[in-house]
Amino acid sequence: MNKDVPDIVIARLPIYLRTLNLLLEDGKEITSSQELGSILGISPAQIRKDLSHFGEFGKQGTGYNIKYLISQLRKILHVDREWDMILIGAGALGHAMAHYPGFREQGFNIVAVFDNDPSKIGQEWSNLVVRDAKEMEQFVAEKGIRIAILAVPARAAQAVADRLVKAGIKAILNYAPTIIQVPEGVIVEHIDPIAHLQYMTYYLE
Amino acid sequence: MNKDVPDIVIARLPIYLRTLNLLLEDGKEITSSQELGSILGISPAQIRKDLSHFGEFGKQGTGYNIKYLISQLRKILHVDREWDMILIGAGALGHAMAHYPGFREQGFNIVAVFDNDPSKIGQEWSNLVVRDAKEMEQFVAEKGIRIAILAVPARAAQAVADRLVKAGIKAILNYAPTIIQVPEGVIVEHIDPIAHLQYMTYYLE
DNA sequence: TAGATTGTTAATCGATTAACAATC
DNA sequence: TAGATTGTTAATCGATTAACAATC
Repeated sequence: MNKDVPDIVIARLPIYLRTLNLLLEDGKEITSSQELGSILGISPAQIRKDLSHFGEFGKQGTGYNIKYLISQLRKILHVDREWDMILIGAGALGHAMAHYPGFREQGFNIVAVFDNDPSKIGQEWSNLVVRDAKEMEQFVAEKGIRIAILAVPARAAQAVADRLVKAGIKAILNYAPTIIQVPEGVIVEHIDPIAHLQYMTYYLE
Repeated sequence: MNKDVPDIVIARLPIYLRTLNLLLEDGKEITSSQELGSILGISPAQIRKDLSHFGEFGKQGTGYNIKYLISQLRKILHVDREWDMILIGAGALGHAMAHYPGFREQGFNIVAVFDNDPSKIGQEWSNLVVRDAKEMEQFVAEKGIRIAILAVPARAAQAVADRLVKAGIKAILNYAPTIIQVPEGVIVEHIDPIAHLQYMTYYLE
């Protein structure tokens, strides 16, 4: 497959996709690398180069048909389908995520929530019930879930991640404020607001 | 100042800092670029190179004193002090962040929450009261706040950002699922879980 | 046709890594 | 001293950009 496309290019595709969706909502039908670039603060050449890794999506003299490019990017990113995810951790953050409509709107469905706190297990969250974390492995295996969102305390994160990987999870969106180690073939993306804040304070003052 | 240090180097410093804090909690006193690198999946040479932009923090033959390096990184990133922040948006996500102890633990204090929904204004959230968004500008100006967390719906984000910038905000942590434009001298960092998920699904299957 | 914009090549720029003298 | 690891230089690697033929 396209295993030779740099990670950094892949990381920009979702940004392009989001911007294209924005333009579409504004009623536009056609855009250009120039327009996309100026919205994103990226050079037009880079956008064309990035897209050229996957094919030819534009028309000389015209630009890109927004709907068509969206559909192609969705295919490339494998989001031309729905993905089921589980959420581990029924704290305040887990609660916010379970109720955030944005995941579902983008085809990412949280289909189960797990926690090990007896006072949380059994709680009903809109269309979900908080389940006992003991049932996690069986659920993942039975339903063939490959994506997990980790919203547990830092000290629990590695142990939970180990269990998830063993059960068959291949992608972890980690909200726990700690680094987790996973074997080859499993991807972790870390949501780290503190790191972003510290990056910004470097430039303040 | 160190305006010649690449952004990408600055972005790694918070990761180093987090890892060093982890090692310190484990009771370690000394580490090496080798050890840090293997934890983070980064080459030891890169870690030494990154640090060398700011000075000499290690000892040949020994490595780095963890406490000392932490204190130096905190100075470099300007987190050897506390920062007051405001939070805009009192929805589920805002609620979760206002109650997340991690910000305060790292010296980032949410000192006020704003919303424009009358049913939310006046709500008491632990030690905070949800305020009317109309008071936002005055609060920022009076208290000299420079950092804002944006947790409002996508359609409101740009307008709120414009108001924040006008009032004096210099750094925005944007949780709204949209791109916001700010003038030179203002920094935006975007928390974008959907982008992370789409990045990961590229590699799935 | 004239104007615009793509896709791509080659040049440039910048970041990462290898290697090693210095030295603890 | 012998072993280890830093800080730094130079080489390598890879990503970005400029430029332009192709063509809509």
